[in-house]
Amino acid sequence: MQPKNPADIPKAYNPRDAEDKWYKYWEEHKLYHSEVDSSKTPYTIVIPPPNITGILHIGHILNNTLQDIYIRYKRMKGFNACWVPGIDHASIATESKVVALLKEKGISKSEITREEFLKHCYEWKEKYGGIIFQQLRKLGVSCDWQRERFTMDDHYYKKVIEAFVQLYERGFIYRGYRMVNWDPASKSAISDEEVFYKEVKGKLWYFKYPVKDSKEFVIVATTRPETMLGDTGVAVNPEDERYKHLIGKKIILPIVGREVPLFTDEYVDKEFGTGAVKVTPAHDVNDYEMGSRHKLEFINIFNEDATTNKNVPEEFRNLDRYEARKKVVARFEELGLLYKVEDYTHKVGYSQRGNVPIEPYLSEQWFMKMEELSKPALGAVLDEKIKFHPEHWIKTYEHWMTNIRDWCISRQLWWGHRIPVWYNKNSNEIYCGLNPPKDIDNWRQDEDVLDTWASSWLWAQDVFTNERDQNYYYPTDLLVTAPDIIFFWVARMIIAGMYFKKKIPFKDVYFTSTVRDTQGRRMSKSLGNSPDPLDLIEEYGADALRFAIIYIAPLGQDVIFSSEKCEIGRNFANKIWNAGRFLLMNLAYRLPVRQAGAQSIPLNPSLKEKYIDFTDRWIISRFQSTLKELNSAFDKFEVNNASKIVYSYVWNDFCDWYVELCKQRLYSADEEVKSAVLTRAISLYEEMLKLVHPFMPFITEEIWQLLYERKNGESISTTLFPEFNEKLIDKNAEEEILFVQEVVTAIRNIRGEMNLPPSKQINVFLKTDKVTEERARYIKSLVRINELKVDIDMNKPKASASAVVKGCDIYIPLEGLIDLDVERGRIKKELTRLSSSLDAVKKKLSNEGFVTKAPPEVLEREKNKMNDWEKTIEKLNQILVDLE
RNA sequence: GGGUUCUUAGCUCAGUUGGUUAGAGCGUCUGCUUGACGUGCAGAAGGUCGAAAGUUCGAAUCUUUCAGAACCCACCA
Repeated sequence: MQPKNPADIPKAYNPRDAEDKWYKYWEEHKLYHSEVDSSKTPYTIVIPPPNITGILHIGHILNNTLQDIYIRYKRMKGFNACWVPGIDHASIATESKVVALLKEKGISKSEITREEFLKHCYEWKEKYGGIIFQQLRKLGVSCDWQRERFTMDDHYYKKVIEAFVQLYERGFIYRGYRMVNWDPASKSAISDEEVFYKEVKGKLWYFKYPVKDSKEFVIVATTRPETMLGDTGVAVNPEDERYKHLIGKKIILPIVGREVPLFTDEYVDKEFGTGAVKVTPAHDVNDYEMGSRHKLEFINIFNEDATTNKNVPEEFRNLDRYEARKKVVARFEELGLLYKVEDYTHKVGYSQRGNVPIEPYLSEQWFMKMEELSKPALGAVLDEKIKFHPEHWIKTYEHWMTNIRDWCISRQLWWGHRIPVWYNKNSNEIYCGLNPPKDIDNWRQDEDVLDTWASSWLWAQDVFTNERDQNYYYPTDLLVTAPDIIFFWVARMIIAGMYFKKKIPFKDVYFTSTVRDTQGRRMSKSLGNSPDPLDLIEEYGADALRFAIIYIAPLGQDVIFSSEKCEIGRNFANKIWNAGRFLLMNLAYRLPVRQAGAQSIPLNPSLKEKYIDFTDRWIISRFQSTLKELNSAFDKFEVNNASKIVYSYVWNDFCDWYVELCKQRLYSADEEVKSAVLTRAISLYEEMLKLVHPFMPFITEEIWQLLYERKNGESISTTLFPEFNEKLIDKNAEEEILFVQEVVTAIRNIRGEMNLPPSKQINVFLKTDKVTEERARYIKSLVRINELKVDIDMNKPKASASAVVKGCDIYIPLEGLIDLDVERGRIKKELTRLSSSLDAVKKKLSNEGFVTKAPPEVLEREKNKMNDWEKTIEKLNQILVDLE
């Protein structure tokens, strides 16, 4: 890299110049490619694979920034960092998109063969599957692109099938005719987890069912009138006196004319509705249970698309379920059997993908027995072999795992991993295996594919395609994911890891926050409240976006995001940029001779030790404390806190104080001092950049490359993170600076409140023996004053403003400038504040209980406080008297 | 119905095992063309920590009750 002429460094950081350039550089030099290296400890993350239908949204930004921060941090800590990217075929989501696309072209899925359809799917994948990774590159993610995987890669496909075969052979997978959640849109079963419940304003219809051989009616209430066409019974509670005389009698089902029994079941709630329930065993989960208990007939009245089938009276056939509903209600009305209709709000299960109400539906499906499989997986989390962050998700996980039900893993779709089961055409024989049976002509393969999650549950283990890699990188270290897929994915990956590998799949799981808009609503496409991350990157820069979202995203809580929040990051980037710019502008050897003015200073590391003072020791000490806090925050997965630690060090310590303190010496006459100060400042700045780098990779790389001559292929991202060194913590220097800061702030405060602009020359007198000449020089340069006089024996000059800091009296003579009323007001205000504090501490110290029970150091501290304040109050009172 | 989380400055949030005068960012007000930065600098205002009771020498922090918000799970026809 050619060093840049500092005169050319723009006043504001321009992300567009830096970002694409450095990403290309990193990728070209394969800086983030990892190979097995037994001399290094691996640190592995597998990306939650985005759907091939997915495009980048704000949630991805949070999730991937977090992963990148950890992978960059660990890489710099000397680990063999490996972040495996990849993509999920997303069976049902992709299939429904492809079906829709084909429909636009006038092609119906039912008209084409399975092979043709899959061809369209692969075309889709080629076209759209890579987009999200191009977008993620904009964010600066340091993935190992040589390891990019896809859940339908040959290797991965085989592993998914192997897992099925193994579980089948060991009896964990079975086929059964069961009631499942049926999605009429995709005409497939879905798992319980893919159903979400929406509150719907509906009606409750009350129907009169005639009792056979009687003039009585039994009134039943229902939210789904059309299902009455499949009713095969009416149930009441055995304790219900109202119906006791009718038990055992038959009901004549209106419209249909079927005779169905009236029976009793504990399930029925006497209090709800009329206390009588129509029972449709084939179309309701609870009715299914009752139907089984009482051996009722199961009549399926729907086709796969939830239209009515041949099992209903002819005039009701081939109707959409809502059409059928209207017609049934109308008929009841005609028959005079509609008792009443009430408004009723209830929850209806919807399919996550199709967004249509699901239908409880009886069909032949494949299931996985979960109870036994889930036990080791629950143990791994309860024993903290796998740690959740935040921890409270353990309870949610435990609840699900202990109430786990069998998993419906078959889907009536084509896009995905086809179930490796063949049925003999000539017998009842079933074959399950990795390879098709040899006499394939005699066999017919199961048409179904596996639930997407029954493939991605192997992600953590099978993205590694050979033994050597797997043994080295697995178990992975960290999984960063959204809590809404804790059951879908996290739990099942743990189950798979514990079962197939006998090892946990990852050590830590970080559950990200939900990103919401300023009104607290979830970011969503349909609401249009989700800013496009690419626009944000364009406007503010990737670093700004990364930093901002981390800065506002506390562990375990929702994030309230809006575009303007990126200003935090942009301003921070600019601050870092300008601190670097300032240092570079002082650097001589980069400047052409004609521009090398009085401020140009050569670097000379050998002088650093010779010229070191308390300000240097202070910033070095602060850097070390920052480093310690930062490491600890990372260890605890408090990334948001980590960002604040870095932010405050850079802005408050380094820029606001250290750079300002350095100016005094940088503008001095001594060339050696200047050289020493700049050399140190630049080296501290470089170390600081490393702390920032995991959060803001682009800007830190850009400036790092400008600081010194760098070789081609060198990068800040592959340098070592600073090591914490306890010995460099310097409490004395910190106390000295604190004193200087307080004096400076007190003087500035007086200036502000007395309305004295910096252009107005003032003098400051300090009555103290605590201010050495060295300190005085710094104080003077920081408050821009004319003369600073220090003397323990001085008298307060007349007509001056005053303050007291740690026993040091500060006087600012303001003959002719001072408004004595304002000054008295200031002092009185300070006195009031201090007196109330003093009263509180005195009260504490006169409390017998406190004095005897409080720990000695607390007692000591309170006593010191009291003494300090008493002295200060005394001095301020004297000052007040002098002002009269 | 069961569970989880939250309630601290106008807004968004920190606040470790109870112990300095409860902090930060944004916003607000005042001043500033200070040889890095106005995407900046300096200063200031602003909070009875959701309510009540309790434990304690001491509570934003622990306990209980109550009020409110969000989310997850189950689910009544």
